[in-house]
Amino acid sequence: MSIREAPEARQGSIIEATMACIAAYGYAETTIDRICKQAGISRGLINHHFSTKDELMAKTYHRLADHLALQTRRAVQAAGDEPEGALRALICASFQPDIFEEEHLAVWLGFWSVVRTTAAIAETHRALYAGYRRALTRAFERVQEKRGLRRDGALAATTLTALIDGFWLERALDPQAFSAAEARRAALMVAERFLGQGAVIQLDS
Amino acid sequence: MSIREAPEARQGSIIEATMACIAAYGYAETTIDRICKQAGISRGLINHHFSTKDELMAKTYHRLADHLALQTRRAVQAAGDEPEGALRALICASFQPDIFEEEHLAVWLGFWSVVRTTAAIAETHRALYAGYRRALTRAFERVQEKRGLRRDGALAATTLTALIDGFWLERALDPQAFSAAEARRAALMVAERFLGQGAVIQLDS
DNA sequence: CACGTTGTTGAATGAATGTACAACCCGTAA
DNA sequence: TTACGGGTTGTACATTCATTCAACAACGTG
Repeated sequence: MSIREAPEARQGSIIEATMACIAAYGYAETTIDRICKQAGISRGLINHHFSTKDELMAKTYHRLADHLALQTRRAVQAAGDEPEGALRALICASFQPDIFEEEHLAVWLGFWSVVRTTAAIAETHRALYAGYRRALTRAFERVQEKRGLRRDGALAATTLTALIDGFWLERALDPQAFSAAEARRAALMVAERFLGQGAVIQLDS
Repeated sequence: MSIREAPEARQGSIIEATMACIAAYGYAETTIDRICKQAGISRGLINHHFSTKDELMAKTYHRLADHLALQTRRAVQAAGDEPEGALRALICASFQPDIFEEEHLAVWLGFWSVVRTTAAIAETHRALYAGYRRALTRAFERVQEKRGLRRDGALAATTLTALIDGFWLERALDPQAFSAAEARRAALMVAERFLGQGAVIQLDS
């Protein structure tokens, strides 16, 4: 028998075990049994903390989304007020070591595969992406405004969102195809494309 | 009882039904029963044509990949010998109406979610992507060579592959976020970025 | 027409999965 | 020390799923 733990701690470790299973087996083959074995607990305990498997999955995805949103917000705050720095931070956050990592991205892939069919996950996903796209649009437009360029942040934000998710997807499917540094560099190059001709964002570091 | 059909025709309709189910329910919730109902046949028939569900899934993905490869090859051949036209065709093929369509892309998403865990699908996937990346790299380098630019087709190909898959993913998850024309335009803009400063690829049409 | 081949059916089978439940154990407060 | 709340366990149950199989029907061949 595993040692008694506080509910939040236990729920946290169950959620982590769920992510590990999705990364290892994919969403379709993630079962209650496997999650329990991964977490080192009995089958009954999981239904004591989560009334149903769907609820566990929804909360797991929610935590995943919260973690990304928090890390991104932190990176932007650390970058300061300058428009270029904010935009750069918003993009580079998606390529941080603890984010742009194979196992972690495999979890994202697993949840993407059920966004279309699971209402609770779809809602979390919609909220996350709407927030990111809004922030990215504003970041682009702040830079464009500062430089006297025509404002078209929407297409730029759509394109960068797609590119980042595309790199995430490719890395989950084939981790050796490219490095995090290459992907980040390419993303910044693409961002430049929407900000006129000159070298716009600091690429180094 | 459904009318007797030739094996190839029946197998084809079963594969189509499988795709329809993956698009509608996702990979995880695609069952033999649902496929049979979708195809209008009995449960036993499916195991007469495909010895196992995994085999059916593998052949379905194979057909999906073949269709894309064929459509892409056709588009490139129709474009002629000019380097710019070939590159443009190679990119735009992914945004053709019968390819860049929500239901179709939902099927891709379903299979992506099991590439990591299903050997047969992983192999088909690897072969398809290796071929596309090679063709894209060569197409970029042909244009770069023609213009006396430094050849760095690899990063360009990686980036465009990610961008295209990213647009596919986003469209499967949120079909109303952008149009096919916007995505194609953005992809061509990004391609330009790897081909020097001027307007390089014809954007119109 | 007769017969073998094969596409087709529907029920049966066994394994796997999610959930419910009764019992157990530990910490804590009275 | 006792009683209680709640974290923890393992089994049991009902359901769902993939696969098997015996029987049937349609088509082609002699």
